[in-house]
Amino acid sequence: MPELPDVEGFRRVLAEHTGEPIVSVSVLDAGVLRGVTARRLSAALRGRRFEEPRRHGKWLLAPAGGPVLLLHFGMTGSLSWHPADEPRHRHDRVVWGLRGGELRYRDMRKLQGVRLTDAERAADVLEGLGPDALRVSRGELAGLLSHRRGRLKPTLTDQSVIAGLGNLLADEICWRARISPLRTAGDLDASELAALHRAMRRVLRDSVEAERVPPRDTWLTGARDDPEGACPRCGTPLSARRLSGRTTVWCPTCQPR
DNA sequence: GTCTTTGTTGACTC
DNA sequence: TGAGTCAACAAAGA
Repeated sequence: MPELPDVEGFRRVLAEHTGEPIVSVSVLDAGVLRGVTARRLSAALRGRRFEEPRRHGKWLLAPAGGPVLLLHFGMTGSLSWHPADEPRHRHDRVVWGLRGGELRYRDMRKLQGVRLTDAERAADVLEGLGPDALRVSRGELAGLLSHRRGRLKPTLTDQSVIAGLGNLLADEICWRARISPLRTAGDLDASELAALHRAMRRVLRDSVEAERVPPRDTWLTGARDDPEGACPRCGTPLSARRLSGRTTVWCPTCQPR
C-alpha cells in the first residue's frame, strides 16, 4: 500500500520506539537487503538506538547514532510493532528486537528493501527526489509543473518531480481538483494549479490522518476497482486507461479534457 | 494458464 | 541532453 501516508504511519511506529536499545537484528530473508549483508546490518545496529526518524516521499530514514537505516516499502511493504512472542508472519523479512517488543519489516513482493548507509550517503539517495509532497507550496507546485510536456498524472507520480505521490493518490488528487489526468502538466492555468494544490493538501492531510488512502465511498479510490464504478460525486461511469504503464481512473464529466 | 497489482530502475526511443 | 515509455523485478489473487 505504501504511498506517502502509509510511510508516514510507519515513521510514527518507529518514532514511538526511539531511544530503546536494539537488542537483536534478525534477517529472515536476505532477499530484501540492498547493498548490505545480514552480518553487517546486524553488527552495525546491535547495541545502538534508533533516533528520530525522518520521511522524504516514500523513503523512511532511521538514523541510529552513525549508521542510517534506509527503508523503502515498494508496493507491499510495511513496518509494524509486535510483542516478541507474537508468531511471525510469513512475509516478515527483517526484525529488530527492542526491549519491549519487535519492529518488523514485512514485504510480500520484495520490490524494494532495506539499506544501510550513513548521513552523507543517505543524502545522495534523496538528492534525486523532488520536494516532499506534504511540504510543496502552491507556488512551488506551479514551478514544478511549468514547461512539463508530459501528462499531468504521470508527472505527479514522478518521484524526481514531487516525492510521495503514487498511483492512487495521483488519481485521487486529479479527481478532487476536477482536472483530467490526461492534461499536459505544463498547460494548467493559475486557477487549475490552485485547485490542484488544494486537492493535494486535502487528500494528503486526510490520508495521513487515516494512515492510508481511505477507500470511503466519497473517494474515487473506493470506486476505482469496480468495473462498473461510478463517480462518487456525479454518478457518471468512470473512465479508465493505462498511462505510462499504470491504470488511471477518472470521471469524464467532472474531469473533461 | 492469463492478467492484474498502491513502486522503482535501467534501457530504449523521440 | 531532456523527457517519456516500457519491461523487469517478485508474489499472490482473480
